[in-house]
Amino acid sequence: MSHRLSKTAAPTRSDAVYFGLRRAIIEQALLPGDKLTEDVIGERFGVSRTIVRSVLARLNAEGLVDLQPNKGAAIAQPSLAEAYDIFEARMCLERQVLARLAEKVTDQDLQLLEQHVGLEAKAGHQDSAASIRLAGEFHILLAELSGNKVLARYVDEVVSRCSLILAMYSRPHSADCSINEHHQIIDALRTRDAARAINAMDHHLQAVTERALLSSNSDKQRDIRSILDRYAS
Amino acid sequence: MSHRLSKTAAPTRSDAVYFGLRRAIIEQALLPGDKLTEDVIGERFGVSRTIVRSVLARLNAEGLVDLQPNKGAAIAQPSLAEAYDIFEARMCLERQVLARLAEKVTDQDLQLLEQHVGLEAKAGHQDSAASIRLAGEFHILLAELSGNKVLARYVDEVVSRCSLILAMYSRPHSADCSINEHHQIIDALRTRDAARAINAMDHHLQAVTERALLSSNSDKQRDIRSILDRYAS
DNA sequence: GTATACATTATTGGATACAATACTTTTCCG
DNA sequence: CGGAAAAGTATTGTATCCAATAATGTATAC
Repeated sequence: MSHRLSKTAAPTRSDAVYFGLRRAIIEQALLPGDKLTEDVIGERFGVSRTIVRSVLARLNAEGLVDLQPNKGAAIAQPSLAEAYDIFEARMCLERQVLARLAEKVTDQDLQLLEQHVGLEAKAGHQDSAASIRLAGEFHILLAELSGNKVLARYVDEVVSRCSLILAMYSRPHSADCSINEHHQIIDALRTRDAARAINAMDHHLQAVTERALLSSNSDKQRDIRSILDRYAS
Repeated sequence: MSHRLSKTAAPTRSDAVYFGLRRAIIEQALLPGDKLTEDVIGERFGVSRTIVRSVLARLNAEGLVDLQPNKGAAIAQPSLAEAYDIFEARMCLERQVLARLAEKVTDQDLQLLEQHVGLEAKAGHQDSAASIRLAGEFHILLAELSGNKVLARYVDEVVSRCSLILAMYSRPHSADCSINEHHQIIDALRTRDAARAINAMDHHLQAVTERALLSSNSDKQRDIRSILDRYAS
């Protein structure tokens, strides 16, 4: 999926914490506003604060956590204005991805995409957490297949941040509609029809955006210890 | 200009090192391939390795430095393939910026842009370092005026990385042509003509891209100590 | 003279310790 | 009681220390 490690670099312990936290955020196990105390995370993942700090800085750079000096880290709470900015950037980036893919997509690529949507269908209603994650990863996979590493990284980022936005402003995720729309995008790519693919993507993202209706989350302090344990494997 | 600190957050010592190094890279005082030893940087900036490490990680995330485990950091040396990816993403992002700006640009914005090109003209041929930096900052300013923080951050990143690309593959920077082309973009925005602005930008970036002809830099180890001193203020 | 094995040095990775700051609770006075 | 000041606690910021790894230099065998 995303963030595959390069061939030479062995996965470091820092990566384990990074991917663990990231997944917890994207699957909405950790919610916007949750406080991320360095000691707590370090303890759960079995590493020192040094590692945790670097991971938090990394997540902060990606916009997933908010980092205030002397106050610590918390899962980011994107405002509606930020949400709009993110959606605009995402639209712009994903269009470019599709334009590029329509030119160079291979049968193998298409097969991979189909396979991924298969996974989404499988997760379906049962595993809500995986369902949310897979829906995002479909877009990340598209970006990676485009072959442009820079676009891929940016798409990865905006898609992740969209998880946050949905967690803040949207009702529970429904898997079915995404799958349908993802199929339409694949179909358009199969015929190398960039315009149709982009159109399908526009409608898809529009649908996602519209699902975002203001609904403030309770902001009482949650204990994230038990949650972290599930992601520290 | 870019990376303005939020109102509440005081500039930390980490920021000082970050902006110092960043400027040294963008002004091409530090060149692609230069080794960045933690001790050396820490000594010059008067901070411990802890700070330096976090800064190097940040610059790595932005693609300005290469960071290999157990081997240390060096100014990134983007390959031609990466250069192409960066230019493609940059084109895509800056088009969106102009599309947005053409709708909402104010007279005050235009004045600010004119003023900036004035600075570029002033730096002119005399201060080559500042000239390079200012040419990039024009684009960053455009992105900031668009009002979309996400786009602004991404533009900032790709523009910075373009400095690296030019350092690797291009002949010395000529200020004049940039200024001329920047004026054309402002003119198009003044008439709210998005299409013409985008066209001007396309030609501008095309010109920059074409100036990038392969020319390997000598890769003997340089002593960066004296260079760092100039940026540690 | 070249190449390989070994010793030495330089540099990074990470944990810990201490200082600085923010947060919480208690105490004291009106 | 209510609120301000103060003491205590929790958490972050940074320097330093030690271990692990890579880079370098040296000697020895062929």
